[in-house]
Amino acid sequence: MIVISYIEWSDDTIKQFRRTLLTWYDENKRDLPWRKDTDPYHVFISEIMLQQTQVNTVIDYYLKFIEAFPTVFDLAQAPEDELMAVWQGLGYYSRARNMQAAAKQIVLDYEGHWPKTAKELEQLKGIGPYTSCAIASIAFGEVEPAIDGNAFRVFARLLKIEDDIAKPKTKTLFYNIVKKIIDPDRPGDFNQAIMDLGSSYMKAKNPIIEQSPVYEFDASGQEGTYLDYPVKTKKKPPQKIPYYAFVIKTPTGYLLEKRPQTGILANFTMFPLIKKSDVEKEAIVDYFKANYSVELAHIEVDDSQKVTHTFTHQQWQINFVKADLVRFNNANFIEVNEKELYQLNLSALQKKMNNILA
DNA sequence: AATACGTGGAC
DNA sequence: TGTCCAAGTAT
Repeated sequence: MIVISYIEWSDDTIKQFRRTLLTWYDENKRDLPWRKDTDPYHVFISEIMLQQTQVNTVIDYYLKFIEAFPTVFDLAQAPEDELMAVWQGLGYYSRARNMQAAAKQIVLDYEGHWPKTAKELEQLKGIGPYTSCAIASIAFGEVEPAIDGNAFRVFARLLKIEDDIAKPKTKTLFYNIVKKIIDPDRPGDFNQAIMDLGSSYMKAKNPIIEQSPVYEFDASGQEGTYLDYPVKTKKKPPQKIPYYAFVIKTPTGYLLEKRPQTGILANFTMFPLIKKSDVEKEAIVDYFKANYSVELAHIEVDDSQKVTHTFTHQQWQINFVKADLVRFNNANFIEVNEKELYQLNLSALQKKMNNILA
């Protein structure tokens, strides 16, 4: 049996670590728009946006979002197209829908008053173990460690934790370890300090370990093995899938498809996309008529241009097919003119295709 | 437990 | 270009 072990700190070391970390944080914390106060709505919006998304990307979206929806009541009442207008381009679009569902829960179930514990917050849509602890600690001072990618990396390096962070079980181990280390007097600042540390001196690539304010506590740093941490099994590369995107001309513009309510790029209006493996070149007209009640003419497969769009788990390799619309009878398809094609709420992929055709 | 779910930046 | 990363959650 393999025994996986890690460095354990004495109570004294833990106290010194807290003091060192928070002293550094007080003098060097990043000036971010969501750090101007600890309003739970502000913390909530920023934490949802920051899921799997870099700080630099989030800043502009956050400012626009708070301007458009200043309170949880505004968000709860927002029309979906206005919500998506602000979110478009940020990715992971179910976050936006779940966020509004959570806002409705706050308004309807809690009369606008946020619950103050991680346990209650985790019951809200889109709020999981990390986000619930982040909001509870930052907005309400609950002593809960927020275990995100930064916390995994920072504590794996400091304590030489060998467990694979890709495994769900490992999150519990880190939670229990950090629960003993987190500062009970300043839990929100402690969590945010770990994140600032993890995105600067202890970032994943090109860290500056020797200059780190907590170098004296850094076991892997001192022995020069910090790049071995955290231990994480590799994900399999995205599956390559060839697609056709259909640029269907109508007398006044283009024919677009409203995508299904579930799955990738749900609800977005886009050029119809069909896997090449689902249709032979010669059978495209029949395919559209049989599956969509859309009649096409003047099919022209264009192999000269290719758009590649990589998602987390799929890479779409897209060629265009140009065609003219004869008629259609399908509520999931809509005609848009040239102007509307650029004004709709669009995914990054559709914008990429628009730019290539422009 | 394993997979679906976006995007843009860094090297 | 390929690969990995960035404040995860839902199923």
